[in-house]
Amino acid sequence: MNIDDLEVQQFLTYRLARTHMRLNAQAIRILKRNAGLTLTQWRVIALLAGTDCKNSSDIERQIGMDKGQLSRTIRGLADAGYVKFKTDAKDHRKSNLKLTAKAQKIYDQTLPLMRNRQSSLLAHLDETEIKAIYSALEKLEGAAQLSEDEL
Amino acid sequence: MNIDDLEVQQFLTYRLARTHMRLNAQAIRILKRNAGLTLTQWRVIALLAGTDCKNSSDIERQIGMDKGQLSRTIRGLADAGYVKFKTDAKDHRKSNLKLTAKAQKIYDQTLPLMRNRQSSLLAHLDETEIKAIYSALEKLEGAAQLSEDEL
DNA sequence: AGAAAAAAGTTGACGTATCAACTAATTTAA
DNA sequence: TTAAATTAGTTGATACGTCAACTTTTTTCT
Repeated sequence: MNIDDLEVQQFLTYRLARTHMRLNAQAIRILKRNAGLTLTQWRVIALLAGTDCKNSSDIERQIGMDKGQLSRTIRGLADAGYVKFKTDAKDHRKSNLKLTAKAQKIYDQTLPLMRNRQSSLLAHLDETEIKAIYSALEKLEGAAQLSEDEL
Repeated sequence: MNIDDLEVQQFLTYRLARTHMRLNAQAIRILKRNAGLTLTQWRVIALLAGTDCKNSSDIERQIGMDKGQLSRTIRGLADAGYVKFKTDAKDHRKSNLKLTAKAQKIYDQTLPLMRNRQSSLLAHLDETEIKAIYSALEKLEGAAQLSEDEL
């Protein structure tokens, strides 16, 4: 492989970024139109509905989302009437979260849409591409973690 | 391809996001420490220094970056003394961009660092993986642009 | 030539994401 | 048991990315 080719590399990492963003944009579009939710809002609702996550820290651990963003997202959901929270009786630092009926309903409505989207995305890739992209991502990720001194 | 496997898909987009994030984080770290530049600033400087891009639209075409963000990035670079621009004599819509000596110097200093990083990243991938990842990204990006009704 | 379309850039609004500083509550360990 | 460390959550700053509306200039088309 021609590692002198700056263009190729720039293009690859930028393309990676752009593909990621476009996938996000598509999800955002669907959610906005069908549910009036942002992607992060939907993610949080999905985690509260579909996993045993009970509070902010559970979610943080589950998907590695930033605490700060999580805090703001949850406040937004509460303001919009999707989530109620009350302080945990045993641990006063924790806030137990609960989806409202409104949130459950909208989740049940949008879940099929999101599932369809995901199937549709994957249907475009063949076996070879799947394997190669996994392998490539893994290697890139590994290399990305090298410290500057190791480069 | 097994499109019933939702987990795989989730994992793929998640991995895509994470790899992207890690690659960015690494580049940002290097640039911040060594040049005091943001990633987008460096990208623009690199394109002006290393390609025949002359103005905002050239850059936009080259890497598909958003016009708005580009405009702000260039203003930032100009304010920081990295770029000068003057209106094209023949086409008054265009602004011809020129790197200052300061920008050239910092570019020359950081290019080797970025090249090393890039070599280190790409050295892990073989021809097949490169091709597959491009192909997969292209298809995913294409699928991401489908309207909701087409899903 | 004159109207309509397209291109270059700017700006505003919003969403996404990270980092860091901070308060308050709980756990740990001396 | 009290001091130190950890954990839960909030808030502010900054970067990054998209979309859309807008102005100005140039091109295209009739």
